Amino acid sequence: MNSIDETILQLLAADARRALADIGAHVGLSPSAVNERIRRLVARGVIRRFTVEVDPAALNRAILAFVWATLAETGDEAKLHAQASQDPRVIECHHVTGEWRYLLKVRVESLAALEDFMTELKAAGQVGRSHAVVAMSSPVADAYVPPLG
Amino acid sequence: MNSIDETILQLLAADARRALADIGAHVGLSPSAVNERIRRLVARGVIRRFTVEVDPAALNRAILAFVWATLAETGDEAKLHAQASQDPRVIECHHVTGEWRYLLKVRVESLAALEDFMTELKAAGQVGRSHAVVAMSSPVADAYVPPLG
DNA sequence: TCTGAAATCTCCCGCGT
DNA sequence: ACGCGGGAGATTTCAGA
Repeated sequence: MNSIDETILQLLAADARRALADIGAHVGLSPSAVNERIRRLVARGVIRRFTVEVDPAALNRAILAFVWATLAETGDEAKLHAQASQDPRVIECHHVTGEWRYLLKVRVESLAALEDFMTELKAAGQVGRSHAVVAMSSPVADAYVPPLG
Repeated sequence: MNSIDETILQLLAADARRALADIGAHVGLSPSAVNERIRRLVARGVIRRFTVEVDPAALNRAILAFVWATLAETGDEAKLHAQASQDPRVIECHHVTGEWRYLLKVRVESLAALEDFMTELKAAGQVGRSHAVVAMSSPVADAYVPPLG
């Protein structure tokens, strides 16, 4: 894991379809050497997957919201985790420090859909109190590049 | 933007290196037709980019935190945006509704580094009050697939 | 959107450092 | 361990319809 690997990661993060020869020209290696490094990065789990970044608006997910939640008195953490991971509206679910136990990042079509989500969340019985914060704009949407710093 | 495109997006999101012929077999199209659809998805901005998902721990970014902040009395929104977008520790920055004006998603090496970040954030002068919440675990780390629902 | 050919790329192997 | 070069095989990409 040296600076060559970091440069390769940056180049792939910016455009994962770059040719090995092209990457090699940037880092001073042959295509096969670059290929071997990428293979090892995948094998070690440094690269989790090759993927595409999709515009949420194109998928009818224009509304981004963060939902704070506490576990209900009778709530089951495992059930909440299962519920969150199966709900396509839940992009992230974190168990956090502080007054609120959980923070969920959700993407929905509209504010009405957010209301439905909140209602369903409570109805499922694992969550106690909850509270949604809506993102109006996102100056930094997703800093994808792993910078050298 | 029909169900074929959605299937293509799902397949690419799960593995962006899948061969066009392989995708074609799933959606009932020839490789060149799949290629043409992907090209259009990119041209329309539905696919923002082809990228890799990197393990934060491998990059010395084991700590994930959410930082809530208000704008300082004398704070400048544009300056805060610029600061956030240039700081490699800031993964996301959202302008949100509610008591707190901003929500930042931050990745740092350690809790000490988080403390440094908070100090620097305030020292820059754009932020008034701020408050960090640390993620202890993430039952749903990143739901990458755009599901049909 | 398909077929088919051409250009390009990836991937694997042996060899050298 | 790491990298290089060659070549086979697969893949993308372009034409024409």
